[in-house]
Amino acid sequence: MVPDAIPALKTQQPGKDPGKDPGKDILAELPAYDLIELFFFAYRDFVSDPDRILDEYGFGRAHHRVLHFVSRQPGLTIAELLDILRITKQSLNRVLKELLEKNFIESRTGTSDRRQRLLFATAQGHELALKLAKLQTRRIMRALSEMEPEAKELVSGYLLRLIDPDDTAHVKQLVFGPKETHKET
Amino acid sequence: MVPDAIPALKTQQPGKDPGKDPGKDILAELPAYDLIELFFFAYRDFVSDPDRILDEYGFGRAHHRVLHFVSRQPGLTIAELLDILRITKQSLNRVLKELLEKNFIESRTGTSDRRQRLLFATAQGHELALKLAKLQTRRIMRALSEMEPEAKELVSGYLLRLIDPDDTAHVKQLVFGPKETHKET
DNA sequence: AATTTTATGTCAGCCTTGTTGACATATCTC
DNA sequence: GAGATATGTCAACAAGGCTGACATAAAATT
Repeated sequence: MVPDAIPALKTQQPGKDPGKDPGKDILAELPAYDLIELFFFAYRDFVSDPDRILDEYGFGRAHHRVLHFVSRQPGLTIAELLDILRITKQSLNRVLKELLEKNFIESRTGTSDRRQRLLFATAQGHELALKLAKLQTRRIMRALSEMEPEAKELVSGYLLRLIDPDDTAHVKQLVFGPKETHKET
Repeated sequence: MVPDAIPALKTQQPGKDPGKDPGKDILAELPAYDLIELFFFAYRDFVSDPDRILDEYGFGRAHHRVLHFVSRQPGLTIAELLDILRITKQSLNRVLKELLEKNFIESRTGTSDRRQRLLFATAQGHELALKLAKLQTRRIMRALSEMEPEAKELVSGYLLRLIDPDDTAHVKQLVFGPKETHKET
């Protein structure tokens, strides 16, 4: 039913490429359709899990992201959160305000710098964050359980390398903790 | 600066869990924070690449997804596209209409079933789709190049297993082609 | 042949979550 | 004290989801 075409090739080298250099160069340029599409489908399903639960609380995905990182990093500041999420403070403020009002997050004035707001998840906030994390963990574990033990290290190494090089150090610190240097396989 | 807390544990077993069963059960329930967060960061950067180019054409990510799958699967029907993207026909129609008007996609009446619309990328459409796919491929290849040769197979196996089990067969067919059965590592 | 189902299109309105720009306040730094 | 910084807030807008209702052509069923 669905034609099994490879339009990329048809469009790319439809007569002859004036650049020449066949072989490995062409391979390097051949789109990795499989990984591109699998990434799309996997992410689609991965983020869909929490949606139903979030709905019950009147929250959306934006709330989830904020709650997750605050729960994981108690004392996170607004600036750090903005840097992680890469959204504007106005966007953040909208969802953050709701999380504060509904008592899932609380904000305390910074001690060393009283301009800062330090964000903490409340008991209720931690509970919801954990519930959602567990849901996603179940999916991850299902996938990993069918694979070699080294799979986890390999996958996390891959995902880390997919990130913008300027950001890997920052992400590494956020994900694995500030202390460890962490070496990859 | 950032506390290295593990709120999950604090919140989960803060006194004693009446459920009991310590040991491996707790391990199974421990959230895979690293993979959850790396997935978020990696996807964030992965989809950001095409954004600048899409901007030049007045398109967004929604257009990208539609164009990508139509380009990959010439003759795709509306129904199949809706099933892939998991959005409503109204949402699809909005972006599809623009892709048709700007001549990146064309629609032909189905031959066997004249109710259907078969979608095809135009030359211009293929060109843009390929440009975007190459951009994402570059990122993927950069990551893979630093890893073992088996990494690609392992990663695609992982992503495939992350997908809803009911969908894996369908996705496999879409991604790897209808003929092959494809066995994983 | 008449009826029902299916594939698609379209109008109208709403929600979430992103954006920009402007401006206010408290606090820190120099 | 002046300027920079961290945050908050108002207003308006855009993209891209959603629901519900209704229309049409073609296929399928009875």
